[in-house]
Amino acid sequence: MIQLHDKVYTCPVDVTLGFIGGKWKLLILSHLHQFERKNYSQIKSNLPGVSEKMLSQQLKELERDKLIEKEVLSLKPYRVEYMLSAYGKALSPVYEVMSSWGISYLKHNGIDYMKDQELYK
Amino acid sequence: MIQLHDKVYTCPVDVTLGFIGGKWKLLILSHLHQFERKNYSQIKSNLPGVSEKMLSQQLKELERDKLIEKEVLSLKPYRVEYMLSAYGKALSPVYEVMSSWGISYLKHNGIDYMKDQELYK
DNA sequence: AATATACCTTACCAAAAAGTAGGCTGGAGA
DNA sequence: TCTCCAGCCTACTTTTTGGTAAGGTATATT
Repeated sequence: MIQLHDKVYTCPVDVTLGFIGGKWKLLILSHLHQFERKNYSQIKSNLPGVSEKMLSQQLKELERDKLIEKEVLSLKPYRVEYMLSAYGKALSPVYEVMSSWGISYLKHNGIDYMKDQELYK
Repeated sequence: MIQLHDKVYTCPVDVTLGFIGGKWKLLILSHLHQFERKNYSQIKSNLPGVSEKMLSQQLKELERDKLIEKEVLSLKPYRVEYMLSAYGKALSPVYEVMSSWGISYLKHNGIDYMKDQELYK
C-alpha cells in the first residue's frame, strides 16, 4: 500500500495508472508520441469522437502532471502546440507495445490495419 | 477508425485499451507477471481493496479475452490457478515500464518503494 | 457441530467518468 | 460585416464503472 496525495495505491503500476488512466489520456499521449507536436485542432481530428470538454480537460491534467508540455506560439491569435515531456517520453515503450499488440490483434481478426488505415479516414 | 465487435476504435492503442482498460485489469495482469501463477485468494490479497465481484468479473473477462489462463487444479474442492497467456505475456513491457515509471515517480516524491515496500504490507 | 477458507454469483446502489450543448475571445478571409 | 476557425470553459445530464451486501457450494479444521 502506497499513500500519496490523499489516495491509496496498491503498487507502482497503480500509481502510474493514476496519471494515464481513463479513456483518452493514453490515446493523446500515443498520438503525440507518433506525431511529435500537434496543436489543439490537430489532436482533436486525430481522435474522432473526443469532445472539446474531454480534450481540454485531459490536456490540462496531462500538463499539470508533467506528461506533456504546451508551447504557446502566439498570444494575440492564441496558438499553441503540445508535445510529450521527458516524463511522457519515458512511457514510449507503453505506447509502442500497446500499438503493436493492437495491430496484431486486428490482424488475427482479419483486419490489416497497416494496409487498410487510409480506408478508415 | 476501426470497427470491431460493434464498437469503433480510433487506433490500435484504443483497441488494446479495450482489453486492459479499467481500474483492475492492468493490476491483475502485472501481478501475474510478477508472481507467475496465483490462485484467486492470493490475487485478492495482493490487490488490497478489490471486491470479490470485481475480481471474479475481471478475471473472467481477461480469460475470455485470452490474456490469462486458468488451470483447474481440482474440482471436488474447487481450486484454480491463474497465469498469463502468451497474449498476456506479450504486454510484459507495458507492466514493466509502468512499474518502473511509478517507482521513479514515487522516488521523486520522497518515497523509496523498493526500500520501503515491506513497511506497507 | 461450528467455523473457516476457497471460489465464486447476484441484486442493488453510489460515484466517477464521459457526453451534450452552449458560450466566449480574437483574428482571418469573403 | 458576416462567417469561420483555433482554442478554449461551464452547466447539466447520461452512461459506465465500481462498491456493498448478501447468498451459495464444497471441503478442511477445531
